[in-house]
Amino acid sequence: MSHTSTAATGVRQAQKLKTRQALLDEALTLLEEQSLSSLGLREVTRAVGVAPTAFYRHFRDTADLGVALVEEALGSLHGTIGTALADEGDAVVRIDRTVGLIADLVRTHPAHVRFIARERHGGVQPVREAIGTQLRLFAQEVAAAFARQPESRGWSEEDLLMLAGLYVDHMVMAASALLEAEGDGEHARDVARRQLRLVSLGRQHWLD
Amino acid sequence: MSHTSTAATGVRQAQKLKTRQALLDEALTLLEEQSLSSLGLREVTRAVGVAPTAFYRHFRDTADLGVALVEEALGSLHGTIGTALADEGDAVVRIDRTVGLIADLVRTHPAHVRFIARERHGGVQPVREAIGTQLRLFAQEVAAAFARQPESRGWSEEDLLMLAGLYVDHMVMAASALLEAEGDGEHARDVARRQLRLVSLGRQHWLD
DNA sequence: CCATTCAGTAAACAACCGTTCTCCGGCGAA
DNA sequence: TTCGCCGGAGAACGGTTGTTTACTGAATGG
Repeated sequence: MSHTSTAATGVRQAQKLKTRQALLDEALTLLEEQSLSSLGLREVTRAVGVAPTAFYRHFRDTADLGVALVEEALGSLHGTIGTALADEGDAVVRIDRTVGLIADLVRTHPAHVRFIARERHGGVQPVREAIGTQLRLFAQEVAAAFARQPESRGWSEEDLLMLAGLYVDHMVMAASALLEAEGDGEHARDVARRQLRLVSLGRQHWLD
Repeated sequence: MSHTSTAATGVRQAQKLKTRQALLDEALTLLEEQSLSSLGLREVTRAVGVAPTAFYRHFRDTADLGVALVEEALGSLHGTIGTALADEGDAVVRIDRTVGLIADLVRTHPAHVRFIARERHGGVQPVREAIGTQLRLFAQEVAAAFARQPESRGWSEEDLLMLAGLYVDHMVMAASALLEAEGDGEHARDVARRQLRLVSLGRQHWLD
């Protein structure tokens, strides 16, 4: 009874992953009120309730932890965007769906969103690069989704990437604006929708 | 010979302003490789070559210094944008002029640009708010400049602000992209131009 | 000329930091 | 059952941090 599918239970490894996750969680909480470059190793372990030296069993330093946080925040998001932009619905419906997706993300994972917006231009180089790589990958996915739409007939690949970059940038901007907005952020959502609609209009008349 | 115009020489106050400026300059240099929330008071005074306690003669803490840096970076920029967007030239010329203005700003004041992009969503609340206020003010100026253009006939004030926000956001984005770009950043400038051109196209067809 | 203001100095404070080294004790495999 | 592995604990290190208190000496204004 110890060969469920791929690997054994691993009581040892399970506990290790549990502490690692606790470190990531507490770090993310602490990062709501400061930047990564000022986050202390001891600060995190104290919040978890573990010895400072235990930190080294999981991460080299706080920058390394930051890179892991980037993957946690953006890694599990890759299919989602294509789904919102793909097939069914006209332009307006797709935009509403996209903004709704962003609003959901902000509501369910506010700390992750704040972390990405904050560290995208932050003071820790490896984390900046990790976020840049992930967002560039997102832009490529968005461009691929655009390429499958009939509105993109005649578009060069360069222009598609340019448009996708515009989209990704403003999705991050809209998410950050929704974070700062008090209340339900209805006005912020409305502004984001109109901005995307304006971009969509520009897209329709690009080939003139 | 001591009544030139408004105030006396002020050897005393002149020296004070000189050290204050040195503190701001060295802080800005140190902030190229870290965020404000990790910038230490002693770190700055050491770089200037002054006692740590002298810091308190000019700023309450590093956050206060950060707010002063915001004003230094964005305060002396208010007329410039309206000039680039105003009167003469068609849409394409205005866009080229705007991107050129951003490129000049990045070339002449790279540290200021980096600071604004980094701390806009950074971990220090008063600085975040100061940047937010300044950028909102910029958006209002841009909206006012747009309102003076014939293309804006029939636009609501809300929509003008929405468009101006889109512009300001992407000017910051373009500036940051130019910073990260190696070489002369010709590709980054080209992308910024095409993105603004697409937004401009959407603007022309907004009232349909 | 003399009293006052005040930018900058010097020393000391407790608190905190990242990192190293040594040790413990339970899990995992033979 | 035995033995090696390894996640975590504990203590100690040299160094840095923000802040306070008391002091100096030159520019200032009557």
